[in-house]
Order: sequence, then structure tokens, then C-alpha cells
Amino acid sequence: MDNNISVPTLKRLPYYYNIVCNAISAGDQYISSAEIAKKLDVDDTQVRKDIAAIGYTGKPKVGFEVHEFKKQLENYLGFNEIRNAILVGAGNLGIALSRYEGFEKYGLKLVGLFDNDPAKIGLQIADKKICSMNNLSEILKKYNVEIAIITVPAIYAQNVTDLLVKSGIKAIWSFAPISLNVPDNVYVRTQDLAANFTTFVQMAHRKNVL
Amino acid sequence: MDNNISVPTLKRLPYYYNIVCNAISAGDQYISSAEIAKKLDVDDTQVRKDIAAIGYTGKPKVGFEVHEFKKQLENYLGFNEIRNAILVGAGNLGIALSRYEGFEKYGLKLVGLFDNDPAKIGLQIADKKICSMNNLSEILKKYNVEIAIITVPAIYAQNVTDLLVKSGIKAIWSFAPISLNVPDNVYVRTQDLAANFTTFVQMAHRKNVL
DNA sequence: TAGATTGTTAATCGATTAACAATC
DNA sequence: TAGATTGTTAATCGATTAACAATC
Repeated sequence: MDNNISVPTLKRLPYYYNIVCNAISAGDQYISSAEIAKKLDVDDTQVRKDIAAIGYTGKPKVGFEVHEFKKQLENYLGFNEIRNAILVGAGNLGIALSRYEGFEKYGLKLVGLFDNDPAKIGLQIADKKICSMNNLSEILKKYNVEIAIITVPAIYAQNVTDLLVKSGIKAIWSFAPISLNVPDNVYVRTQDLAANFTTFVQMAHRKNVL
Repeated sequence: MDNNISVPTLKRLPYYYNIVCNAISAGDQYISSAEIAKKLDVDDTQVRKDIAAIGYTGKPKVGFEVHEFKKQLENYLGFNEIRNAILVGAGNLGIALSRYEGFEKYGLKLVGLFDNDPAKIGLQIADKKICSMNNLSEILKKYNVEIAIITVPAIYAQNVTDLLVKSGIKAIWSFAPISLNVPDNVYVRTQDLAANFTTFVQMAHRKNVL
């Protein structure tokens, strides 16, 4: 797999995927780089470069064939390989994420939902049961899990992280607004929704709409 | 206000804010650019440039005074000005967001929670009641709201957006994974969590942890 | 003072955009 | 064919990083 694709390009690919899926739903057969560019408010040359980066090519005069383009994106982004993951923290956000069916389309399969609140353990969320953290290593081994989502309160996040790392988790998607300490062989990405909101408001100001 | 601050810098500021808040909780009085840089995995020169961009300066040899730095960030990011906003779509994610107290720290005040499901209207979520969309314009006027958060299913998102725009909303933070059409005087930011997840997994691969 | 850390200029790097040839 | 759209090279732009002087 080409590892030279740039991070900005990588971040745009899922949006191309959404657009091509919607185009298919709408019954389109081809889509042009200019159409995609307009929807995402980027340059159309950039769209073509991004698409070229994953090895797909369009047809001059007609554009990009939506079904093939979709397939190439799924292939490049690995949506066909099922990735087992667990989620720790069955609060409102945790429950919202575990109920979101959209993730399956992207290859994410939640195989465990954990919390330490005795009142929550055993509760059924969609097709999943909330488990005690005591069952963690058992489930990680059973499903060969390397990915974890953390939606616990910030004060517990480092403890949970330490436990996950000790249990062999290699990639952590954390919604706690703190910097987590992990060894070099573990990757953490912090999804701080309050920070995202702040950026959104700042950008709105910059566009002079507020 | 300096409008020349770059977007990448702008996106890092909320993370500096988290770090300085945590440093204060930990009882620190000063923090160095190198410490911040390490936590965020960026260059320390960049941290100093970012801080300089909002007009704050540290002290050679000691670093940045945490309380003053925090104040400057709050000031620049406008956390002291209360921003009224509404949320449309009282599903799991919508409820999770409306229960999240963290937003208040960033100046966001949710003054209305809307849904069109009759079974949900009237329900109490934290200190808020779910309202019918019929009450929309009333509440927007009463609280002078220009910001909306959309957590409705993707198929309804464009309809809701049209309604919000017609009612005078100027900035929309949407969690629906589709490109929304809005006039030029309205700003939309799409927060596609599935796309964010995909990027997270790709980055983990790139770091060779998976 | 010596040393550590900031502030800032200059150099580098890479992403975006412009121009235009290739192609169906 | 003519025209539209892709593919690609070159130019630009701006963000990051390196080097080092300023300062407490």
C-alpha cells in the first residue's frame, strides 16, 4: 500500500466516499471532480490529485464512474476488512456511538461494551450487553481486538488507558479532553468535541456569518 | 481581533487550553513550550509561534504563566461571551451532547432541544425539555440564536437545514454525513464521526501499531 | 554569571493552485 | 470534430522546522 499519500489527502477520502455513496443513491453513474470540489469547497485539481493518489483514474470528458470509484475507496480505506473494537464508558456518548449502525459500513465492529458502574453492567444496548472491566482481557483475546474507543470521564481516562495498553490494545480513539500517556507502540487520537465546537465557531466568525 | 492567525494554529488553541487547565489543576504555575509540544506531539517552536499569534508572551527561562495564559486563550477564543445555540435531533447523540456540561466552559449555552417525534416532545433531558419544531422561531427570537447543532438522521438533514436557514440560523454544526446546501451567508461544518474514525484507523496503520 | 527558555528570522518542506497538454 | 474533463508539470503559497540571538 502506498504510504506516501499525504495526511490532508487521507482526511478528505472519507468525504469523497460519502459523496460517491450519495451519488449512487441518487442514481448517478458518473461524477466529475468539479462536482465533488464544489460540495467540499476545495479545488477541483486537488480532488483529481487525491483520487490519483489512491490509484484510480477517471475518464476524460465523462468523469469518475461512481461504482468503481466507491470500490476503490473501500479498498484503499480497508472498509471490507472487519475491524473488531471495544468501547469503554457506557455513558450517553458511549451508548450513542455503540448504537450508531453507520460504523459497520466502515468496517468497524464493536464486539464489547464496558463500564464499571455496577448499575449498568448487564444492560442491553442494541445487540450488545454492557460488561464489567473484569471481562476485558477475555473478550480482547476472544475477538483479537487491537482498537478501543474511550468515552469515560476525563479523570478516569488515563487509568482506563493504562489498563487497555497493558491488555494489548494498540490504537485508542479517545473522547476525553486530555492528553493521554502511552508507550511508543500505541497510537492515541483524541476526539475532543468541545475543541471541535470551538473551531467551528471560530471558523464561522472568520467567514463573517456571525 | 487579528484575523491573520492560521487555521492550523486556530485548531491547536483549544488543545493548549486543555493542557493549561490541566496544569492548573495539577498545581503548576508555569508551563514551557517544550512540555506542551511533547503532549501534543508537535514542534516546540510551533507552540511558541502559536502563543505569540494570540498576543501572549512568556518569560525566558521560566515559561508561560498558566493563569494568564488561560485567560488570554479564553479571551481570544471568546469563551467568556455566552453563545446561545439550539440542537435539533434528540437521538442518542443529541442527548449525549445536550447532557455534556463541558460545553458551558467554552461559552456554549444550549437554549433549545428540538425533535419532531411526538413521543419525545415534552421529555426532560437534564434541565432542558424537548420541543416541537413548531416552537423553533419563537425560541430563536427569544434567545437571539444564530448557532444550531444538527444530530438528525442524514435523510432529514437537508430539510432541517433549510428550515433553520429560513429561520435565521447563521452557523450549523452538523453530525450528518452529507454535504449540506446553504446560501453563502451561512456557515456549515460537518462533523462526520465515521469519517473521523476512518482517519484514526488509517493514522494508526501509518504509525505501524496495527 | 551561567544556563535555560523564549522570541524571531531564515530555510525548508510540502500542500495547494495554476496552466495546459492529453484524451475520449 | 469540437468540447469537456481528466492527468500532470510547474509555480505559488504557506506552514513547519532550524538556527540563533535575546533575556530573565
